[in-house]
Amino acid sequence: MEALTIHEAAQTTGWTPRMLRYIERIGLIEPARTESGYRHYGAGELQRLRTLRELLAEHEIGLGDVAFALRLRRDEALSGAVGSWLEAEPQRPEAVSADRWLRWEQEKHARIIDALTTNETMETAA
Amino acid sequence: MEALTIHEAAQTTGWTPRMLRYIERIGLIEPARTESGYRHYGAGELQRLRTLRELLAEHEIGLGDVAFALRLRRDEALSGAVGSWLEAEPQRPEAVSADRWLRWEQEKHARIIDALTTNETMETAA
DNA sequence: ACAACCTTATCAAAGCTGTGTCAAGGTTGG
DNA sequence: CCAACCTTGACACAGCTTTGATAAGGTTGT
Repeated sequence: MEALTIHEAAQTTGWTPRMLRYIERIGLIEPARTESGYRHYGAGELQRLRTLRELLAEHEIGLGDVAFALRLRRDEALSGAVGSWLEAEPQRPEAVSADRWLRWEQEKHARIIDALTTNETMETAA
Repeated sequence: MEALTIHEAAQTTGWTPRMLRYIERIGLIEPARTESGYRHYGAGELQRLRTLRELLAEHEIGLGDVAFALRLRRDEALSGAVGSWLEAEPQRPEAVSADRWLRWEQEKHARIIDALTTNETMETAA
């Protein structure tokens, strides 16, 4: 037999049945179901449950963190938004002084107006 | 003078001074300091503080999530580990497990296995 | 020199996470 | 048909996160 019940799966992976349901609830591992609704954990899921424990232990992260990483991977808009926010991070605070940034902003403003008034054939791709 | 104190920065960004210190503590925005230790928020930091609020509001995420995303981005080993764990995810539960549990069921009843073995040429179209 | 800021550190309350346990009810195999 | 599983749902509790308030003390500008 290839698929284990939740108690058996718990036993062989070191989790509790309660936690297997929780892990499923947050979207990390969703086992197949029998017709009557029983969870069935296959070899792949058992492996992933074991590696999940290692992952958490070795990197001091929580289930919620992994769930968020999964969400990042699935939600393109989210990962884009977070990514581009983080992108603006490489802080060299000394390098760009505040008033220099202000000046650059004003220049940009001027350039935009210029571009708009002289050349209106632009493909605004969002 | 272009850089704002913590109270001024809080005022113009909609955070509280307390939260600006917290945001710094979790590594998201670390403003420059004066010689005597006062935080100084420049235009760039103010901008990032405002976009941070939008980011949280629009995607229903928390500061801790963004902090984790930052950690992912900085810790190559971590992002590798999480990534490869998630990589093994794309299960199409329907495809495999349905007939698998059926087979398991029938094994238990010691019944017509022939029907399955002769009829196992199923298209796993995904 | 004083008011009005800033700093760090600490206590506290509200809320979320991770986990156990129990209850009411469906499935299953002998 | 009964014991031993399974299901979902709820209550509960420790511990962590998020946020505020407050204290003790340094800096600053007028």
